[in-house]
Amino acid sequence: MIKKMLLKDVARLAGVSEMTASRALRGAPDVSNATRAKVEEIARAHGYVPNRIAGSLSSQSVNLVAVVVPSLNSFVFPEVLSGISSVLKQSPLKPVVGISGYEMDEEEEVIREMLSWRPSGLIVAGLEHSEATQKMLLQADCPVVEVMDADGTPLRHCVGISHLQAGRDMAAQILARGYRSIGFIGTKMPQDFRARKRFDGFVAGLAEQGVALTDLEHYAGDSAIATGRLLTAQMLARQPDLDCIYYSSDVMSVGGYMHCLAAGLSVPQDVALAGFNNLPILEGLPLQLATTDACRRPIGERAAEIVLKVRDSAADLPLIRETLSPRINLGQSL
Amino acid sequence: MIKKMLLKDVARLAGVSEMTASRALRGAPDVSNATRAKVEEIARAHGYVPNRIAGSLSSQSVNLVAVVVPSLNSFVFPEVLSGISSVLKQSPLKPVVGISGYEMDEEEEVIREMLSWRPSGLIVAGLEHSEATQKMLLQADCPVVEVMDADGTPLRHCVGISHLQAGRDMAAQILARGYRSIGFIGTKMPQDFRARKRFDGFVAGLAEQGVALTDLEHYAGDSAIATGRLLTAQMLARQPDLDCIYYSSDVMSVGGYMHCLAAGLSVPQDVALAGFNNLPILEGLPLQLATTDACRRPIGERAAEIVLKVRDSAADLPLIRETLSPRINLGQSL
DNA sequence: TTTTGTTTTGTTATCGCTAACGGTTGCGCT
DNA sequence: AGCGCAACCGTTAGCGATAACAAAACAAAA
Repeated sequence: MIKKMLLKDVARLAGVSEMTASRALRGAPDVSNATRAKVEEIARAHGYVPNRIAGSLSSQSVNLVAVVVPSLNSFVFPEVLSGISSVLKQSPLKPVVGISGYEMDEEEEVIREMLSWRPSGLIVAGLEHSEATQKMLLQADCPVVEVMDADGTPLRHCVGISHLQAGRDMAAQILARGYRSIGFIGTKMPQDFRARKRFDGFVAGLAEQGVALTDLEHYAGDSAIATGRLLTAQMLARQPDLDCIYYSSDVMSVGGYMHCLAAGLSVPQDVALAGFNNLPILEGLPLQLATTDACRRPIGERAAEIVLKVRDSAADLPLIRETLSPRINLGQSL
Repeated sequence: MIKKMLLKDVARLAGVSEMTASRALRGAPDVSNATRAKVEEIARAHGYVPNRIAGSLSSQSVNLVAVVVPSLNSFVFPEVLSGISSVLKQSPLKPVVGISGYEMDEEEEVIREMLSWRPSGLIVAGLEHSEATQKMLLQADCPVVEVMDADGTPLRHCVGISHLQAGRDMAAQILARGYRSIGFIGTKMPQDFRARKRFDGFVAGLAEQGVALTDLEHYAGDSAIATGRLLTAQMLARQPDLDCIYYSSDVMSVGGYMHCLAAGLSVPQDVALAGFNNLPILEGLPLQLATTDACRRPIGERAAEIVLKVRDSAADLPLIRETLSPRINLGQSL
């Protein structure tokens, strides 16, 4: 293998024109079966890999959908991803993932990079973006779907849930069960807007019934079981009378539960726990922890469907805005 | 915004040639500060997003590194990813992830797709590939690094650990602690070659000391705590005398531990447990479970370093093959 | 002023592939 | 034979940027 095989090499070896070879390899019509077979045979034999850069430049179309999420470590976005993939599989489009790291500047850079490849669609988590990003999303000449969140003003299409409402609903459930000395443990706010909204909704929900948070703890960095366990231990040490803790993530509530197991506290008798997301790690625990299902997979699926639909329709479709309803799973910890 | 802004539009508005505008925007030298400022200003004002497809075709270079992993759900690959990202951040290269789903055919397709974008490097998990894939990897005119595994013959560069040895080492540890009635719970073999190697190494390690597996269970699909719990329950029901279980993944061993917690079994007195990977979910549990650290982050870092190094050096470097040594963490469960 | 050297800017020719359209062939029909 | 229609296949002209080279502008040296 001296030099990279080009389409013209394949064409020459097959004794046809470049154009015919191109058509044959793309499965385009107007090629006889004999010719197609010959071209394919030669391409395969020589390990020809088409240059999609050239192809896309020429055809002005890219079979990629950009997906920008804050992180892959959290267990939550892979599931959105898998919803997206499963829907795109019915089309020639493929998802490409970019990581924003919960940073607006990073997000801006990643989105600029993604858009510079002229994808067929862009799916981005969240409604909060830098000004430059907003401009890019508005000007992008491909379908853009903001996902996960419905509290705010989407720039284009949107599929998500109301985190404000999710927090409020969980507050209602907790109050309804008689808990009154309530703590909250969540991510460092400026970074994760959706966690902040849940927090705000939660506090508002408590306030509506005249209850205030007894204690509050924020942490930086990724959510981790160990962090949840540690912060829970600390909070319970500070506030021995606490009867319930709401966490911004299931990963954290599992950590809290681990503390309880280790400290011999019974849940929910000694302390009630509730998390958010309905992550797979909740399944299999000795006790089913309360959580809110964040509709991750459906959100991914809908977003992908919107991309496909908007792309296929010539006319400008009206903007699609969908708010899914998260379901609370009370489990056995409340 | 009627039509997509092109470089020539920016150039026209700035009163310079396309070439100068191109240079200015890329930060290339040979542009006066005044001109550069003007071009940048206009580009920003109009939200110009360069077309990297055209740029890459012309410059014959793509600032992307393809990373192909079996799954993102497993908690193990995100960490490899993050090792890769952290190293690439010092360069203009960016990682792009493709998912092979533990399927060789899918992997072939994903790699073909990736290579068709002519990336600056390709990092792929595992040493086992379809014939067509092998051919592609050998012919690819960019650095190729196979990662995670060192048992076998790499096609090009390689950074990994010996899973065979890891299994063998864990067997030695388990035997050294006096366990003799040992079970194994692992993924469906044909899919996950590394899990199979650990299994083979484990069985061989036991055999060396005249011990045979007492029981064995395979499951299909993703590893999950719930699955680990269920299979553990079943296995212990079948084999009440079992004194130790080795799992192909920490996710599963955590499930096993959850069963023990729920069933009131004490670990390791009633049954000892050991997993693999040293995943973050192990941290924070009431009991530290035995595991083997799979060096995920270092592997990602080294792979990225190799890509950078090989790319920068004009000459053909000799192939780099590195076998990292996984460290067993005995924890408190053996 | 002329010359030389250094910046800065412009021109031309691709990069590898495909859209659009034009041409050829073969066949059935009148 | 002559015509029309399909089915194939080839030619031409880009896609939007950049490499490589050429030219112009400007400054310093002679």
